[in-house]
Amino acid sequence: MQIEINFEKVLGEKQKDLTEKQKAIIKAACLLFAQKGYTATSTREIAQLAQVAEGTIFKNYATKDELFLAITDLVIENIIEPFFMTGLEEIFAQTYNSLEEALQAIITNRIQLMQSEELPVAAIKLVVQELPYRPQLQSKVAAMLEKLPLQEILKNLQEQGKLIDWPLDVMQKLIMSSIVGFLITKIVMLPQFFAHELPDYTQYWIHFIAGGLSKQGDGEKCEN
Amino acid sequence: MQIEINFEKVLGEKQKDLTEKQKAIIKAACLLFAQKGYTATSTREIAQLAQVAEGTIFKNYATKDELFLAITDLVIENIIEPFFMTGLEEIFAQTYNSLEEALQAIITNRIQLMQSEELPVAAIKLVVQELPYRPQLQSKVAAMLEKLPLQEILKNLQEQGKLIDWPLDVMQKLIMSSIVGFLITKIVMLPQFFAHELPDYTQYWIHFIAGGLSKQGDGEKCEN
DNA sequence: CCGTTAAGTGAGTGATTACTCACTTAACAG
DNA sequence: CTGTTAAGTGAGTAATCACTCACTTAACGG
Repeated sequence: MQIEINFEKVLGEKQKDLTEKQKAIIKAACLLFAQKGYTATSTREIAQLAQVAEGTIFKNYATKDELFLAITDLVIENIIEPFFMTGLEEIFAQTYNSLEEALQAIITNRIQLMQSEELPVAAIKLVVQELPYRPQLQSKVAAMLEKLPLQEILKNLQEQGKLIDWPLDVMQKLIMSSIVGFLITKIVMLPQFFAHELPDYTQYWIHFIAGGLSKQGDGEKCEN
Repeated sequence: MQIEINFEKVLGEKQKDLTEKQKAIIKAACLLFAQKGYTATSTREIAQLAQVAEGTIFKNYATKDELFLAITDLVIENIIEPFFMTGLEEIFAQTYNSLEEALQAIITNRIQLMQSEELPVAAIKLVVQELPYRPQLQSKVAAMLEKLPLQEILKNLQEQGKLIDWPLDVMQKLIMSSIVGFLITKIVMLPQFFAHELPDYTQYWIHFIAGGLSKQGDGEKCEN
């Protein structure tokens, strides 16, 4: 799992407001936080990698924590949220014949994004790795996932009778936790568990999420 | 997500070979590693919580890293592996009519385990949180997941025509990554995302994994 | 040419870090 | 009573940590 960064994307609109040294600090901090984690990277290391004096970091960020939080805000806003959101309206505008067709459109789009150098994997790593220790960060990410307009697509399919008759929020959580769990496991936790991954492995995965494995997956309701 | 520990289970068979102080060190280290992460917890803190001199730690472990690795070995062997393995033979011995029935048996069993105080959540957290920084730990966990005899159950079901005709290793990986991803997200990453979880939410989840959401999930093969 | 302001510098500071070592204590065999 | 061994101690150490501050540099308006 190589560490590469597409920084224009991480910085977003702030790109113009920052000096070259400020951008270098953010870039270096991103790389090191992703590689070694927050506590294990020192401000001295960041300064060295960015070719900047250590004091320069603290001219803009009062503490190391403030620097980290500034970076996570950038990553969530410019990387993670767009990753889930882009193209969702276009997909919503269309009418799909099945959940599988809809997910096919959504997920293959994202797989391509991941395989291209567009998506800064390090940026995602950096955020995910710190999630366990930062409830506020957890809330931010959870809120982002909950506001995705997936429910509207599901409702649409449900009204057409193409979808099982479960509560919309339950289905959204099932799908999102499945996708997020898969991504976290693959990118951050156990990359080599998916090392010998076929190109069409994702096809299996989409079908797995959309249609399940069971041959008699005939959509009977869930008894409880 | 409260932190509780069932220590007889973590220590396993080594319980007898260790003095009270040695056990206290492992217990304190577990709690602090889980709460704050490896780098953020100092040996001084561990000694204080264990009510032990700092030097006592280094009588048994040459370095802080050695202590951590000893603990992860204990957790993987005595907690994580049993979590996936226990009762799997009994389940394998029976013949299930569907994947859903098999998963129902396996997963409800584990949910009960999690809800009881039997499963030391902190022990799992401690390992998962360090996974991103330790490739060797990743390999250990991945190897453990791959050697699970899930494929035999799947083969059994496939021969009965109850299961879609995909490669066994692909299905094992799909199921395992789904379960592991779900657990990691729920326990370590985004606990509040699943905060208002119904008791029967797991029923939806089992059906989701086994049968999918699609009403026409009729088991057509995956084209690629 | 001067005055102001913002960006950047790097030696320095006190606190904290993982780890050491000379030492005490206690149990037990001969 | 003596000698040996293992368990445990805690003051001490060099290194590293996040952060500070007096300072330089450069750009720009009047």
